[in-house]
Amino acid sequence: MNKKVLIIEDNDDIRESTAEVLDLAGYETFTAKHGKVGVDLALKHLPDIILCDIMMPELDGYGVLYLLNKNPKTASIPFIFITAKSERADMRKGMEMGADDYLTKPFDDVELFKAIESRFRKKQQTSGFGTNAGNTEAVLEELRKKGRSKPIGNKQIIYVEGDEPTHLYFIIKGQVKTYKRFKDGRELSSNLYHDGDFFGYESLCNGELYSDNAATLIESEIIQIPKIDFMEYLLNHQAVSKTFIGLLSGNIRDKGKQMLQLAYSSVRKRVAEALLQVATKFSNDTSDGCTIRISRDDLAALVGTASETVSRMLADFKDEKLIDKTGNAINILSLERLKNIKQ
Amino acid sequence: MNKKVLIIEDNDDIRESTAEVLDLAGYETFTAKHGKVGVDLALKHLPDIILCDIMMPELDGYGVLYLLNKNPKTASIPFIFITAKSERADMRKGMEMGADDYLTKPFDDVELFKAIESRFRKKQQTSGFGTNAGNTEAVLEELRKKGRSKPIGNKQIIYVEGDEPTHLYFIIKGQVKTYKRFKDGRELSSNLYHDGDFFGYESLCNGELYSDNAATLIESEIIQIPKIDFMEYLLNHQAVSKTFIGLLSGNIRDKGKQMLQLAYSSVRKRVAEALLQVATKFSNDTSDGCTIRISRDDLAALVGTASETVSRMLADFKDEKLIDKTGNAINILSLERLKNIKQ
DNA sequence: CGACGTCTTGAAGAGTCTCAACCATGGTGG
DNA sequence: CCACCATGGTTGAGACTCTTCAAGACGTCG
Repeated sequence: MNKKVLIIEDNDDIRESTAEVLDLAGYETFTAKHGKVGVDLALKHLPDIILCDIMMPELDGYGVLYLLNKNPKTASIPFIFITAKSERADMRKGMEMGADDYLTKPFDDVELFKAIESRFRKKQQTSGFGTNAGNTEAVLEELRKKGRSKPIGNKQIIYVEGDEPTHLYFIIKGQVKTYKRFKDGRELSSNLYHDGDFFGYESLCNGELYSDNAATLIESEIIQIPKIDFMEYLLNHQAVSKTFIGLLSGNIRDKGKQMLQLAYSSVRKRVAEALLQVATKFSNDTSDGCTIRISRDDLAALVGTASETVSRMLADFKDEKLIDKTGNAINILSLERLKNIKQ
Repeated sequence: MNKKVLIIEDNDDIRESTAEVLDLAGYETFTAKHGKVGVDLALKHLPDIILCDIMMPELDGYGVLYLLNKNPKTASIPFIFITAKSERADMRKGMEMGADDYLTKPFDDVELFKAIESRFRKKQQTSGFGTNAGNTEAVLEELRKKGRSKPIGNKQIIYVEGDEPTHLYFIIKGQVKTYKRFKDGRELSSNLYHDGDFFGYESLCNGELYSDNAATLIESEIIQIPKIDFMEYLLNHQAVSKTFIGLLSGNIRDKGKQMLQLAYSSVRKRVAEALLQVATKFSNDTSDGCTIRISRDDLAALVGTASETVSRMLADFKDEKLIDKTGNAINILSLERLKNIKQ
């Protein structure tokens, strides 16, 4: 898609020849004879850059810049003055009003191209589009630096339903579950988080009170990032909004899958699924078999059932040689076969 | 919090006096004697603005700008050249390299302040923070204009699981459900949408194939917005990312609530809840009672149960004078009492 | 060693699903 | 105009899963 350039200039010769040169260079040009038309065209076409003379009838360049800056739709369009006014004071006034460049006439074509392209580069890099390949991690790291690291003991509650969210959390090392509590006290875990995960962003994102609880499952080290810093980064850094939009939508996807299982899968299948989930998130060894340590209550909360039922299922699985039990540790003998449990 | 200004200038007098003036004005200043130190300080302190001389030993101003632009952390910091080089060619070179302003020495303090403040204003407005009060609706409207409106018949499928997402959808008028299909064919509705709702954004947001299906419940009019336009708006417009982050997190919240109910509430309670949901989303009359038309299958999908069970529950509700039935229309007699169903 | 918390096992019962038959409605074609 | 069928909705009975309550086993820690 060609970049759109709006040229606002009262001198017919300069306007037409500039437009012609830019057309040749592959830009799509719009031209305006004076400020009023220029502002209209800017609003209508939302060009990618605006070149504007200062001395014009009807509405001068300063006025154009002022009006465009006032409107949020046009405020971020790069704005270059092209003018015969080469006095220092004029240039300062233009820049102080928020122009991005100030090109004095007469200028040659190369100067013009370079000025335009330089502003495009600039815009692209501040909006972050395109150049954020390895950038994301750097920005997230920066965000994490805004917070303070804190060791948190086993089974400590980090936040509870109804609290006002004040922080975003990032797990350096450890395990955290988020869960909801049913009227009668039964719990349902919606998510497990571990090293390298952010959590607690959902309530921050929609500005309401927490709708779930979070607690550690083992001793952990967690960074608390103040809400204000998170919000600033979320809205002003592409990399951050992209990351969290990804996290949010991934979260929805997981919940959708879990809901379908809750509705129609047998407890047997759901227990198997929960074991797999815990194994992939919390296990250290990665061969086909692996060992996990989790209380029956936590497992039951994950499955959405009574802990007795979990016990029975684990006993069944043990009989079928899918798992082994030593103490409260569960040793999965074959992830593969566990995955293939039907019903 | 005071704004941080980094001054890179080899002339001791100018550097110190500039720093002094800015200190007085309430800025926090850092000074560097030449380019190398300047780049280090910039990376270390991430100042809010950088003032930089051009002619310096060790590393000149152009070099500083080049290095800072290469690093994503510093690329978006406003950069002003302050220099004795007043030649047109020098100024052009500076601006073409991506400087934000070019102040020639000698300059007076007012010029300096104005230059700095102008760049702060500029930064603030491009990052869009603050000025987006009534803006959101306008930007969303603009986004909707990118798509084409289409009438869609009753019970038409809009997308299915596994499809490649190509559009964002917006309902002008109508009713749409999204649902997942269990292995054996049973369905579970995750969401109901109606006039004024966007849907289908979740899969676009995380760039994977659809994980659910969408179908109309009545004849509807729906705008299809191409993915490419949505992505552009999502990443480049504050208002749009804010809106969809809100939608995504609201969605998570709803699903969390629904999951808890699926896990621990009785079918009776869930049917009541589903009726309420349908009533609030699709009903036209708004008194305490209202009428809804929905098939038993759709209701069953919403509850996550068999349609026979729904029938039985509705019969119970009718006996208890909570609802009335005429054909397949359900007439809710008291939303209030339906809400208060326990267990 | 006993006390406590956690886990396991047992038996009874409630709740929900499945299968099947039946009813109401509305549209279709002879 | 009416018999016919298709569809969606309702009702019944039995089966099955899972929960609940209760008691016992295990392991850990003072």
